[in-house]
Amino acid sequence: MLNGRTPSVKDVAAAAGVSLGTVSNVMNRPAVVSARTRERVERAMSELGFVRNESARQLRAGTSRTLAYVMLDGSNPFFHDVAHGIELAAEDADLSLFICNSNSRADREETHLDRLLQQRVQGILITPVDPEAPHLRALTRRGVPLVIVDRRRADGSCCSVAVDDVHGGRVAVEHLAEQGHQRVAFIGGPDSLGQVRERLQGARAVWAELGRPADHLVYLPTAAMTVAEGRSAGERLAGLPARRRPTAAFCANDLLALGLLQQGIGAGLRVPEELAIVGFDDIEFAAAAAVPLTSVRQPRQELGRAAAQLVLDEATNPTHEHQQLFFTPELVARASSRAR
Amino acid sequence: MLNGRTPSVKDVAAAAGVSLGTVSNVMNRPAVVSARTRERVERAMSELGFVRNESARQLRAGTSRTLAYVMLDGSNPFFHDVAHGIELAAEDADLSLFICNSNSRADREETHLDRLLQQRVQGILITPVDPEAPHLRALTRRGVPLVIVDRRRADGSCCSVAVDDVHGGRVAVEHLAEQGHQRVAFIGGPDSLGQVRERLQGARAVWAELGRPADHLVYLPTAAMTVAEGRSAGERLAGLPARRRPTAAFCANDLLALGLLQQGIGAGLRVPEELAIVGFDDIEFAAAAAVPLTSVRQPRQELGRAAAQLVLDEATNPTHEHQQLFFTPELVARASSRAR
DNA sequence: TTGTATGCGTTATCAG
DNA sequence: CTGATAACGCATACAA
Repeated sequence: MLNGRTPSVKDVAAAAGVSLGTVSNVMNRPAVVSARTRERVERAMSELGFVRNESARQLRAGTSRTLAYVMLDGSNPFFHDVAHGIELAAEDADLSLFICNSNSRADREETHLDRLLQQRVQGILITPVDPEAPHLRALTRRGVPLVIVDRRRADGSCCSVAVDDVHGGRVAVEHLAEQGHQRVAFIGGPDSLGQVRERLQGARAVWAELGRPADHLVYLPTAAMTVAEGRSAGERLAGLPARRRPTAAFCANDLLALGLLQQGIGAGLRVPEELAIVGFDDIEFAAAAAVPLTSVRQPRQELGRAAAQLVLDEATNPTHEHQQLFFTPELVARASSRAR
Repeated sequence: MLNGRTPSVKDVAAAAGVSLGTVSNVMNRPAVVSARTRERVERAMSELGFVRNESARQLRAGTSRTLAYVMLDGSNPFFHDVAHGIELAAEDADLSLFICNSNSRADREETHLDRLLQQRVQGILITPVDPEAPHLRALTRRGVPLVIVDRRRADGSCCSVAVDDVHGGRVAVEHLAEQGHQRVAFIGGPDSLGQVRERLQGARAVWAELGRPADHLVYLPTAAMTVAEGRSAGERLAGLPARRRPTAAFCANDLLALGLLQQGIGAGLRVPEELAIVGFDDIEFAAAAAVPLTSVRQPRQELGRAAAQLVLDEATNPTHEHQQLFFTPELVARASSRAR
């Protein structure tokens, strides 16, 4: 009767000598079925190797048991830590997590979102290429629970979870100033990224408050937030005339900082004596660098956890209201910037 | 008629003034429907914002459009690169990829596999905690297409894709010997990992062939393949009496090597002059290290791609036969080991 | 407490 | 080329 097919509730019912509805009850409302029957059904299930068909369940129940996270850059460990936080929350809610990677490409992002819509995921978490993209707004219009992670939308038209980047910029530069640096470089870009702008803004603000001359905070723009760009920024930094050359650099993320560190050490610079470095994110590799990297720590897992909770609220709570959550990042001082 | 519901084929059919079957044809066999009708249907779709319900499709078609990869350790970028390779292949086949992370825990792995079975994924790729685990063998028994990635099963009872670890061990140690090192440490563990054993085996074989005394190749076992364990191995290394202390270390993966590098530099050692280091995997951070890391390169994306192709073959080709694919890793020499 | 019947949205078959 | 209809496997309302 089962010729090669994977067993269905019907087969289980037949094997256990009960009706199909009873089998379903065993799975979904175990309290309502007698212990003896339940046991018989369960034995039949395991004997047949029954595995419930999630598609059928979902079609009938009208609700899926999966969340999705579309991450921006799979080569940056930061996003994997965020994803891990989401997964922990998903697990608690007994949900599966679909992880996609847009690789910073809007078209890939759109393709992924399309598929996720087809899967009827319960909610979507995303670190978008562009928080204002029309295909994102379309999601909200469709009523798909959506949370933007590590970015935000100016108009608050959906939930988001991020850190206070301005504050992050402040503490980084404040720390470098405290260490006695008179000239500091800010490395990051492209400045179409809100984060880059805000971190720079915080840096400049605190620099001004400390009464330092504005042109002693040098902005070295990069084309991306990668190790390679960090190296290239390091070369530009080295090319500056000695008297105007910053003795410290604040990088908009850790990959840049790692690249800068590598370039500097390769060029024979002593870190932090000749070049102090502060990164941002505090990915694991920051602490593992040859000279452990000072970094502005984002609560990576917490970010993910909180985002997942927001999306679940939006998915289940009819009185849900959009929230913009902010975490306050804090400086983790390590050898790459410590007292000279 | 649509009160809040997400539109179905039926709604599209009504809106376009055609029958439901025609709408289905537009999606699945566009050639069979007239251009005019097709256009009308497509307009109706986009006006209503129709998105096909994948659960229903799957239930009816009996076949899902997703693959899954269960990775061993989300904190090791190596596995993300493998995942990326899988995703590229999945994309080519117009499939979605479910990524899970067992975090080296057998129970998490089993939970994930369970869920994937419920989803009726087309095939499962996995870097397992234990390739021989019964819950894995159960998959094969159920007829679920399965490919083991970066590990293998001795009996060839399923497909696998890996590199020749013995060869990897050979080239690493051969390289260090060529650089003039008389004493070399092998760092890795636990030795329950087949990879660790095989890399060590290759190392020992070539060492013997070169006529070096066996006890000049020192095995420093670790409890895991992490940065922290690399650091701790470095401390043990430093603790050896100077005359017996190896001047070079071959680490069973790059995380260990990075930890060792950090510990060594922190302790004031010059790399490679006083301590040469070779890693394994060649993750991106290897090249980005302060002293760029020599490493035995695994074709990470290729591994993933090939695995995906195998699983697809098993899923679709009735005459499929299990294959054990082997890639030959090659040494990428960088500053951490270069001529002194 | 258990059984029966219905429908979820889609695809495929087959008769117009 | 189009349209009606029967599954797919499960969950639920309702009947027994």
